[in-house]
Amino acid sequence: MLKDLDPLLHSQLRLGVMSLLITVESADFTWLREKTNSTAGNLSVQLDKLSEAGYISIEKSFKAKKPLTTCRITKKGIKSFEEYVNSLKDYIKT
Amino acid sequence: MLKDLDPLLHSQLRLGVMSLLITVESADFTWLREKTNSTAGNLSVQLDKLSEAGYISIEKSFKAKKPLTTCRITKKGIKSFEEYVNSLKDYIKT
DNA sequence: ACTTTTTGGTTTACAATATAAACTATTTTA
DNA sequence: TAAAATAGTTTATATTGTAAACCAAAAAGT
Repeated sequence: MLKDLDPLLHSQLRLGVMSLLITVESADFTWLREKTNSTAGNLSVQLDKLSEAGYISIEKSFKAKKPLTTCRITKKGIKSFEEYVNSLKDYIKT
Repeated sequence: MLKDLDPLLHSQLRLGVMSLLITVESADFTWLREKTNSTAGNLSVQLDKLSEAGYISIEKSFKAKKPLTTCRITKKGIKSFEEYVNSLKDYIKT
Protein backbone atom coordinates (compact mmCIF):
# COMPACT_ATOMS: atom_id res chain seq x y z
CA MET A 1 0.00 0.00 0.00
CA LEU A 2 1.22 3.46 -0.92
CA LYS A 3 2.11 5.67 2.02
CA ASP A 4 0.48 9.05 2.53
CA LEU A 5 2.52 12.04 1.42
CA ASP A 6 3.02 14.92 3.86
CA PRO A 7 0.58 17.48 2.40
CA LEU A 8 2.75 20.34 3.61
CA LEU A 9 5.59 19.17 1.43
CA HIS A 10 3.49 17.91 -1.46
CA SER A 11 3.15 21.39 -2.96
CA GLN A 12 5.37 22.60 -5.75
CA LEU A 13 6.39 25.87 -4.14
CA ARG A 14 6.89 24.61 -0.59
CA LEU A 15 8.80 21.58 -1.85
CA GLY A 16 10.94 23.85 -3.99
CA VAL A 17 11.74 26.04 -1.00
CA MET A 18 12.67 23.04 1.13
CA SER A 19 14.72 21.59 -1.68
CA LEU A 20 16.69 24.82 -1.93
CA LEU A 21 17.06 25.33 1.81
CA ILE A 22 18.44 21.84 2.33
CA THR A 23 21.42 22.70 0.13
CA VAL A 24 22.36 26.01 1.77
CA GLU A 25 23.05 27.29 5.25
CA SER A 26 20.48 30.06 4.86
CA ALA A 27 18.66 31.94 2.13
CA ASP A 28 16.91 35.27 1.92
CA PHE A 29 13.44 35.99 0.57
CA THR A 30 14.53 37.52 -2.71
CA TRP A 31 16.87 34.65 -3.57
CA LEU A 32 14.14 32.10 -2.85
CA ARG A 33 11.71 34.08 -4.95
CA GLU A 34 14.09 34.13 -7.91
CA LYS A 35 15.02 30.48 -7.64
CA THR A 36 11.44 29.27 -7.31
CA ASN A 37 10.14 31.79 -9.84
CA SER A 38 7.20 32.58 -7.58
CA THR A 39 5.34 35.76 -6.70
CA ALA A 40 6.19 37.52 -3.44
CA GLY A 41 2.66 37.03 -2.08
CA ASN A 42 2.60 33.34 -2.71
CA LEU A 43 6.09 32.85 -1.30
CA SER A 44 5.25 34.86 1.78
CA VAL A 45 2.21 32.68 2.51
CA GLN A 46 4.03 29.40 1.90
CA LEU A 47 7.03 30.40 4.00
CA ASP A 48 4.66 31.16 6.86
CA LYS A 49 3.13 27.72 6.57
CA LEU A 50 6.51 26.03 6.63
CA SER A 51 7.50 28.17 9.57
CA GLU A 52 4.32 27.42 11.52
CA ALA A 53 4.95 23.71 10.99
CA GLY A 54 8.45 24.17 12.37
CA TYR A 55 10.05 23.06 9.12
CA ILE A 56 11.96 26.31 8.69
CA SER A 57 12.95 29.26 10.86
CA ILE A 58 12.47 32.82 9.68
CA GLU A 59 14.52 35.74 10.90
CA LYS A 60 13.58 39.28 10.03
CA SER A 61 16.16 42.04 10.11
CA PHE A 62 17.36 45.05 8.14
CA LYS A 63 20.28 45.30 5.78
CA ALA A 64 21.24 48.59 4.17
CA LYS A 65 18.07 49.98 5.74
CA LYS A 66 15.94 47.49 3.80
CA PRO A 67 14.00 44.60 5.31
CA LEU A 68 15.73 41.26 5.06
CA THR A 69 13.96 37.94 5.60
CA THR A 70 16.35 35.07 6.17
CA CYS A 71 15.19 31.43 6.13
CA ARG A 72 16.81 28.29 7.42
CA ILE A 73 15.66 24.70 7.36
CA THR A 74 15.28 23.15 10.82
CA LYS A 75 16.13 19.63 12.02
CA LYS A 76 12.44 18.82 11.94
CA GLY A 77 12.30 20.17 8.41
CA ILE A 78 15.20 18.02 7.27
CA LYS A 79 13.63 14.93 8.83
CA SER A 80 10.22 15.60 7.27
CA PHE A 81 11.77 16.29 3.90
CA GLU A 82 13.70 13.02 4.00
CA GLU A 83 10.60 11.09 5.03
CA TYR A 84 8.63 12.70 2.23
CA VAL A 85 11.29 11.80 -0.33
CA ASN A 86 11.31 8.22 0.92
CA SER A 87 7.54 7.88 0.67
CA LEU A 88 7.55 9.50 -2.73
CA LYS A 89 10.04 6.99 -4.07
CA ASP A 90 7.36 4.30 -3.95
CA TYR A 91 5.26 6.43 -6.27
CA ILE A 92 7.90 7.15 -8.85
CA LYS A 93 9.95 3.98 -9.18
CA THR A 94 9.11 2.84 -12.67
CA MET B 1 15.73 27.04 -12.03
CA LEU B 2 13.28 24.41 -10.90
CA LYS B 3 10.89 23.17 -13.56
CA ASP B 4 7.14 23.33 -13.14
CA LEU B 5 5.47 20.10 -12.09
CA ASP B 6 2.49 18.85 -14.10
CA PRO B 7 -0.37 19.77 -11.75
CA LEU B 8 -2.42 16.85 -12.98
CA LEU B 9 0.18 14.43 -11.72
CA HIS B 10 1.22 16.37 -8.64
CA SER B 11 -1.67 15.04 -6.61
CA GLN B 12 -1.31 12.11 -4.26
CA LEU B 13 -4.22 10.10 -5.53
CA ARG B 14 -3.74 10.70 -9.26
CA LEU B 15 -0.02 10.05 -8.95
CA GLY B 16 -0.75 6.86 -7.06
CA VAL B 17 -3.13 5.70 -9.76
CA MET B 18 -0.60 6.42 -12.50
CA SER B 19 2.13 4.74 -10.50
CA LEU B 20 0.00 1.62 -10.23
CA LEU B 21 -1.19 1.66 -13.82
CA ILE B 22 2.34 1.91 -15.17
CA THR B 23 3.19 -1.44 -13.63
CA VAL B 24 0.18 -3.40 -14.93
CA GLU B 25 -1.53 -4.01 -18.23
CA SER B 26 -4.88 -2.89 -16.83
CA ALA B 27 -6.61 -2.43 -13.49
CA ASP B 28 -10.19 -2.26 -12.36
CA PHE B 29 -11.81 0.36 -10.16
CA THR B 30 -12.01 -1.77 -7.03
CA TRP B 31 -8.38 -2.83 -7.19
CA LEU B 32 -7.27 0.78 -7.62
CA ARG B 33 -9.45 1.82 -4.73
CA GLU B 34 -7.93 -0.79 -2.45
CA LYS B 35 -4.34 -0.09 -3.49
CA THR B 36 -4.67 3.67 -3.14
CA ASN B 37 -6.80 3.43 -0.01
CA SER B 38 -9.14 6.07 -1.38
CA THR B 39 -12.90 6.58 -1.29
CA ALA B 40 -14.91 5.60 -4.35
CA GLY B 41 -16.12 9.17 -4.87
CA ASN B 42 -12.67 10.66 -4.85
CA LEU B 43 -11.27 7.94 -7.08
CA SER B 44 -14.11 8.36 -9.55
CA VAL B 45 -13.45 12.09 -9.87
CA GLN B 46 -9.69 11.71 -10.22
CA LEU B 47 -9.97 8.92 -12.79
CA ASP B 48 -12.21 11.18 -14.86
CA LYS B 49 -9.59 13.93 -14.75
CA LEU B 50 -6.83 11.58 -15.86
CA SER B 51 -9.09 10.27 -18.59
CA GLU B 52 -10.05 13.74 -19.83
CA ALA B 53 -6.37 14.61 -20.05
CA GLY B 54 -5.80 11.49 -22.11
CA TYR B 55 -3.44 10.00 -19.53
CA ILE B 56 -5.57 6.88 -19.08
CA SER B 57 -8.35 5.14 -20.93
CA ILE B 58 -11.45 3.93 -19.16
CA GLU B 59 -13.59 1.08 -20.36
CA LYS B 60 -16.92 0.34 -18.79
CA SER B 61 -18.44 -3.12 -19.05
CA PHE B 62 -20.26 -5.73 -16.99
CA LYS B 63 -18.85 -8.81 -15.33
CA ALA B 64 -21.06 -11.25 -13.45
CA LYS B 65 -23.86 -8.73 -14.00
CA LYS B 66 -21.94 -6.06 -12.06
CA PRO B 67 -20.45 -2.93 -13.54
CA LEU B 68 -16.74 -3.17 -14.21
CA THR B 69 -14.54 -0.15 -14.82
CA THR B 70 -11.20 -1.03 -16.35
CA CYS B 71 -8.37 1.49 -16.60
CA ARG B 72 -5.24 1.53 -18.69
CA ILE B 73 -2.43 4.03 -18.93
CA THR B 74 -2.00 5.53 -22.40
CA LYS B 75 1.19 6.38 -24.28
CA LYS B 76 0.59 10.03 -23.48
CA GLY B 77 0.14 9.06 -19.84
CA ILE B 78 3.42 7.18 -19.76
CA LYS B 79 5.25 10.09 -21.36
CA SER B 80 3.74 12.63 -18.96
CA PHE B 81 4.49 10.41 -15.99
CA GLU B 82 8.11 10.06 -17.04
CA GLU B 83 8.48 13.78 -17.60
CA TYR B 84 6.94 14.45 -14.20
CA VAL B 85 9.33 12.05 -12.51
CA ASN B 86 12.29 13.67 -14.25
CA SER B 87 11.25 17.17 -13.19
CA LEU B 88 10.60 15.97 -9.67
CA LYS B 89 14.08 14.55 -9.35
CA ASP B 90 15.50 18.07 -9.26
CA TYR B 91 13.35 18.75 -6.22
CA ILE B 92 14.31 15.69 -4.22
CA LYS B 93 17.95 15.05 -4.90
CA THR B 94 19.53 15.76 -1.53
C1' DA C 1 12.04 69.53 -2.91
C1' DC C 2 8.67 66.56 -4.41
C1' DT C 3 6.82 63.00 -7.16
C1' DT C 4 7.61 58.46 -9.26
C1' DT C 5 9.59 54.04 -9.13
C1' DT C 6 11.74 50.29 -6.95
C1' DT C 7 12.51 47.12 -3.17
C1' DG C 8 10.82 43.95 0.05
C1' DG C 9 7.58 42.35 1.64
C1' DT C 10 2.11 41.29 3.90
C1' DT C 11 -2.84 40.86 3.68
C1' DT C 12 -6.89 39.57 1.52
C1' DA C 13 -9.96 37.90 -1.81
C1' DC C 14 -10.87 34.66 -5.25
C1' DA C 15 -10.24 30.52 -8.04
C1' DA C 16 -9.03 25.83 -8.17
C1' DT C 17 -8.69 21.43 -5.92
C1' DA C 18 -9.51 17.63 -3.08
C1' DT C 19 -12.55 15.14 -0.52
C1' DA C 20 -16.56 13.32 1.67
C1' DA C 21 -21.37 12.92 1.87
C1' DA C 22 -25.37 11.86 -0.44
C1' DC C 23 -27.31 9.50 -4.05
C1' DT C 24 -28.42 5.76 -7.88
C1' DA C 25 -28.95 1.21 -9.67
C1' DT C 26 -28.43 -3.49 -9.46
C1' DT C 27 -27.54 -7.76 -7.01
C1' DT C 28 -27.04 -10.74 -3.30
C1' DT C 29 -28.34 -12.38 1.12
C1' DA C 30 -31.19 -13.14 5.24
C1' DT D 1 -39.39 -9.25 0.33
C1' DA D 2 -36.79 -6.28 3.09
C1' DA D 3 -32.04 -5.30 4.14
C1' DA D 4 -27.44 -4.98 2.94
C1' DA D 5 -23.67 -5.16 -0.19
C1' DT D 6 -21.41 -3.92 -4.68
C1' DA D 7 -19.95 -0.62 -7.90
C1' DG D 8 -19.92 3.20 -8.83
C1' DT D 9 -21.59 8.83 -9.90
C1' DT D 10 -22.98 13.44 -8.58
C1' DT D 11 -22.88 17.27 -5.74
C1' DA D 12 -21.69 20.13 -1.98
C1' DT D 13 -18.24 21.68 1.11
C1' DA D 14 -13.82 22.43 3.06
C1' DT D 15 -9.09 23.26 2.01
C1' DT D 16 -5.55 25.08 -0.70
C1' DG D 17 -3.04 27.75 -3.86
C1' DT D 18 -2.39 31.91 -6.08
C1' DA D 19 -2.62 36.56 -7.55
C1' DA D 20 -4.16 41.09 -6.88
C1' DA D 21 -4.20 44.77 -3.89
C1' DC D 22 -1.95 46.91 -0.50
C1' DC D 23 1.86 49.04 2.71
C1' DA D 24 6.21 51.32 4.16
C1' DA D 25 10.64 52.82 3.25
C1' DA D 26 14.36 53.96 0.13
C1' DA D 27 16.22 55.31 -4.26
C1' DA D 28 15.93 57.74 -8.45
C1' DG D 29 14.36 61.08 -11.53
C1' DT D 30 12.96 66.17 -12.75
